[in-house]
Amino acid sequence: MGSLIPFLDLNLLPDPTTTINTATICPKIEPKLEPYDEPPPLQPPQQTFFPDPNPSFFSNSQSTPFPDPDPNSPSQPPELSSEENNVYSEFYRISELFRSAFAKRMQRYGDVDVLDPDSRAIVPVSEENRVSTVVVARRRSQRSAELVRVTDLGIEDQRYFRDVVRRTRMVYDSLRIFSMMEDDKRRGMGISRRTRGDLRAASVMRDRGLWLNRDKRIVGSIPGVYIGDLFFFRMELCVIGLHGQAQAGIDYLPASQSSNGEPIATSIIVSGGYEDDEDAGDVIIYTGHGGQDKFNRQCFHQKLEGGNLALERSMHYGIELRVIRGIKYEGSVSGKVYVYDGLYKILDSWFDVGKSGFGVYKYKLLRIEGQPDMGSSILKFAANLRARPLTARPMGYICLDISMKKENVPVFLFNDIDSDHDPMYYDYLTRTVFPPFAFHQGGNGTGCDCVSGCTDDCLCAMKNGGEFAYDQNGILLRGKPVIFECGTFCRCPPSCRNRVSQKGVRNRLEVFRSRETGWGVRSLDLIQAGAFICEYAGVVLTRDQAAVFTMNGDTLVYPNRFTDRWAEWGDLSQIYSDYVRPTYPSIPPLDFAMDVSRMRNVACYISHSSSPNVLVQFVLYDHNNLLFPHLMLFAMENIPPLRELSLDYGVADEWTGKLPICN
DNA sequence: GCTAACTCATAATA
DNA sequence: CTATTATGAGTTAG
Repeated sequence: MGSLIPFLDLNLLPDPTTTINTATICPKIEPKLEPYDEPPPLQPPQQTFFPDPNPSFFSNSQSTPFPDPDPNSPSQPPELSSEENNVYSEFYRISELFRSAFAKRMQRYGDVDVLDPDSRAIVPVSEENRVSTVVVARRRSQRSAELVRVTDLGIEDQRYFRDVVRRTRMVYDSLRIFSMMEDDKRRGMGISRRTRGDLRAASVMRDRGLWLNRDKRIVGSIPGVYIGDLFFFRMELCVIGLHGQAQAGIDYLPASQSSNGEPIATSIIVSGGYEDDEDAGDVIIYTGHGGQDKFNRQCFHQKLEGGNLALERSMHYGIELRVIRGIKYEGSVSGKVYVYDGLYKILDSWFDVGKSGFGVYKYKLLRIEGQPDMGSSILKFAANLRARPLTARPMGYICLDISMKKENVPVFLFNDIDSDHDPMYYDYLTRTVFPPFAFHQGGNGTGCDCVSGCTDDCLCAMKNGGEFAYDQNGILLRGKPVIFECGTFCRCPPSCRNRVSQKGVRNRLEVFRSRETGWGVRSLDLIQAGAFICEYAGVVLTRDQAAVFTMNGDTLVYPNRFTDRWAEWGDLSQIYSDYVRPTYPSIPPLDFAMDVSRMRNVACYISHSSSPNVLVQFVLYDHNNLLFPHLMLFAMENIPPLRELSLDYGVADEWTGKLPICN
């Protein structure tokens, strides 16, 4: 069971500038009995911002706008330009600001009866607490001022939160895509501009209280969000609670809501919008916000307020910060991808003159050690790997295409653990082999006549219940019991949007040796949520044939054992109370097995997980026999390059190898 | 490359 | 003290 550590009071946090003992942290004060004349035990930080020239705060570079006083003529203040004068007066203003914040803190101090040192202890999360952390019932509720840190999540908790996050993101994506498709439909009827699906989806979800992590402000990592997770829209970060600011790069608990009157930063986005940022991965020189005009030019001095002050305070207290990077990415819907890169600490901050000659606040951030590799560096590494696999990883590649050019893209085989080459010794099968009689049953020959491309009311749309299963980009909109793609019996061109899975693998996949799972599969490309990955291919056996094979100890896969994860995809029951999961086109229980003992494809090496990132969707295209659908695999979330793919094979939690395969 | 249209959270004001 | 308004922080899609 995980824990929420309340940041009950920032006053309880170690102050790096004072000696810490319980007495100073938690003085017992009875304000009504004793006049409050003694100086409060907490001192203002030695490291004040200004105007004291503190070397750690003011850059020691020569570019500081504050020329050192000339030692030879100490009585002569240096000549200041009007610009420098402005900076000075700004500093005095901020100085006042901090002084008043500090005074407020001292005032509050008098109100505190007894600060219980035990209140810093780990508080177990009750079921009630856990739900309230994630699911916010109140509509349009404001963000909470309660600062907490979530620690010690057990496996069960992690899985729970992961599922909540994935479900939320799935709803977000569904709403976004449906919203855009609605606009496209209306576009023919005079509406020219599309409303922004990313904003619409967020707004609908906010109205229904589906935004996560609003009733607590989480410092540190967000439950259910892993390092390396990818997002295509800024609003999605808000919906998850990873970063609560629609536009600003610094998210923070404002001073007005903080327990000690000082603001605390919780997350930042490094998206390259500031010319003075220097991003070296583990170390970032981050520029505060402000000072820019509409065209992103620095044109006046930044102020030490809002997020900038919060970063400084976070540094002072040594509080960690979530870092999200916004990276240009071809092939993303928005041309950009946001990567969660983990937690950083702020080591230093100073005022500097930026490239355009205006004052900027700078913060030196260092990534906390012991975290998984950064998502952004994995993205870079994967790009190298795609371009020159043997240069990027000289050791470990056994085969550069186990499909022997049968797939559209090569399927790599990688093993840097032992000498096992097993996957090379199977014939590669790109598609499932059905028995000939499967093609002669089940209403063959029904296809559409859409020579110039399928329309929303064509026969094949009707076969799917009046709608196509994919959007224009080939993204699965909603899981169904079975999908009829256009196929052999249709007159539509190969470019028809209802032909997605039959076109085969588009991502460069890699079978790799893993200590945990034996063999596993990962992609060198980012796989967008809802995208087709590959077929689960094998040689189909009827029940009788399978019985014989089982006796021979051969390896069989039973398609009916896969969990109905398709039903989760596009499930909008949280939005519409009358939502029902699709039951059409219906499909009878599957009564066949697949032999993968001699011929198989890459899917066979995908590992099991009860919290998977890949789902099975049944699809028909080369025959209409409902008894023998193809098993097509689609991404259930944005899968970062090099992250292992996993399927819910539908057997109990414990790890027993490739689960649906029985010997 | 440019521009319209939009967002949230917080501070300030009524 | 609460409700409203103002401000400022960038992204997305055409």
